[in-house]
Amino acid sequence: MATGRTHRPATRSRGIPEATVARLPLYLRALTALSERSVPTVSSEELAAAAGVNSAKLRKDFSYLGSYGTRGVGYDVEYLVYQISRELGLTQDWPVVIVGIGNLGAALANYGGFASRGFRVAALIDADPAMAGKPVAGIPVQHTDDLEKIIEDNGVSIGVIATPAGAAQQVCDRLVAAGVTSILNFAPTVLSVPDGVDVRKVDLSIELQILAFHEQRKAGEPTAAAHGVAGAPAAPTAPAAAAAASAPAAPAAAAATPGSRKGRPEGDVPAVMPA
Amino acid sequence: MATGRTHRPATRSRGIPEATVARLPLYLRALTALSERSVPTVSSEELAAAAGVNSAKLRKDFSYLGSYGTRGVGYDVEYLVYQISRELGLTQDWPVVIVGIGNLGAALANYGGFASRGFRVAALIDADPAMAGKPVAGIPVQHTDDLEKIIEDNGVSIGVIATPAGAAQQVCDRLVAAGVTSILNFAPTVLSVPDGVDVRKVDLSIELQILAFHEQRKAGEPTAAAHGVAGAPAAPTAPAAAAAASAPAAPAAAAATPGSRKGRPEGDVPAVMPA
DNA sequence: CAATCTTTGTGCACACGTTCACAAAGACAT
DNA sequence: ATGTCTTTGTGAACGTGTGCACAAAGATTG
Repeated sequence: MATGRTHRPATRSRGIPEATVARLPLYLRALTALSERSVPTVSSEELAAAAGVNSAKLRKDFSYLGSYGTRGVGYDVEYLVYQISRELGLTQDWPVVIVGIGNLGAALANYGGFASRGFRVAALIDADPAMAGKPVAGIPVQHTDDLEKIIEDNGVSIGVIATPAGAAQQVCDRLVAAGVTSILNFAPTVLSVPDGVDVRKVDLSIELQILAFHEQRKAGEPTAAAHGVAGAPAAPTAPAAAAAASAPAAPAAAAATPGSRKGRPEGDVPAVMPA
Repeated sequence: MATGRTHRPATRSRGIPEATVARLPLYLRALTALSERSVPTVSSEELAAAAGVNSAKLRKDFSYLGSYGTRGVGYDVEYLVYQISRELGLTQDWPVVIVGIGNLGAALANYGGFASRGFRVAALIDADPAMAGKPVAGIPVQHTDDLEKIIEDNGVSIGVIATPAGAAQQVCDRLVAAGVTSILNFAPTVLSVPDGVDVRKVDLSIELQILAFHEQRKAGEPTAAAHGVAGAPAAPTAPAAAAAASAPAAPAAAAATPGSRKGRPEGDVPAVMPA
């Protein structure tokens, strides 16, 4: 089962650490801003502040690219912009297809930062025949039937999936079969891909849940209240006991809003049931 | 400079590792799917496959929550759904505001996975007076002027920023001042926040650039061609030399599309200039 | 040309995350 | 009840990422 390629074979040759690669775009953005203000050089300290990272980390990151700085001075902005762009492969043109032109897909198609910096929306694809031909962000939507042809004709190697979760795996399979080797997945599903295909996922729901975790922790710490078995149901130690009641837990009321910082009229919350 | 809280003070008490927290939503999703199919129990192996992770990792992750499994059998699905939900704070109701109702903001407001599982869109906020009152996803858009009042009245502690980059920091400051302590940022900027405020960022452009890096690497490895100083300009070792030409490098043509796997008519690519 | 000052590049130690591999727990059959 | 079989929970080894602290490089000044 080749699910998502977990283990990377330790980036070969002059491998740049994954964590560094993930930060390069951040540096590049900060550098581009400096470049536009015609700032000639920048120190690791300044650039690090602009990118929101530690300066030692930044210097180490750059050291993987080579020694592009000048001691006592800093880094040449323009030169560094070029080096990072080259390292990230942004001096090439990357045609991208977006599959699934719903609200999100349309938003992505319109997103400016998308088109800049080497990426070009080569095609918009949707399964709805009614969408076909309708222009979104100035680009006519094409039907899924032509997916393979579109990929090949445009030499697309990066695909963006913005379909509902149910369709994602199928779309993914077709993209991969047609030659796409990098996928940016916005659908809330785990995609299975063969070796050699990269998948990155963007999941709003997951991000929110992570925030909620920390938020709960923050709220629980000061008062040290919500620990232990907060009045909840479910047998203390025996998990199998849950089989008794088919509706196990969650209820106990999708209770009070946590951040009751400022006095808030109680009961005005529609209490949305989770799932 | 409190930029993004880099060092966490080592998650206190019975701290759950950050990496584990980030995976819990993934497990929860897989478990919910099983629950809907009325599957009573699941083994770490099966669940790991569904979530796209290593089974040992999953077991270790669960071990931080306590011992909820039964050896020789596996985990009780319903019970685990509840435990994870509780740990993530999803048994509470989290009102969320979305600021910036452009294409992306509207897409987020309409996003289904957003509303489910404890999160509730409490308000949509935009700076454009023309938007005020106009309903998006059934919720009337309110003006930025009322931001503080909206936050307080609804007890909002989680804010989503979907504004243009230029407005993001300002909006962030106001959200934080009004009491928001968790921010999900879609604007391509580094946000500065005081201690105690969590920021998570979702950046399409960065994700694409990371994919491009790997894509380039894939393309460069087989032929072992594009290494070294690929015909580029710029002085070999002296960075300062770049000061000579104000337009340093990038040119050399925003050249040929990389994935020329299948023979593709050359020159049909509009050659988008990066910056 | 020597002294001083700034800032890079990196060795080292430590923290965090991942994976292996296996003992122990429990289910289940006989 | 005893033995076998499955699957968890975790100790330990390893790999990756982070941050300190400092030597060495080069600019700059007198």
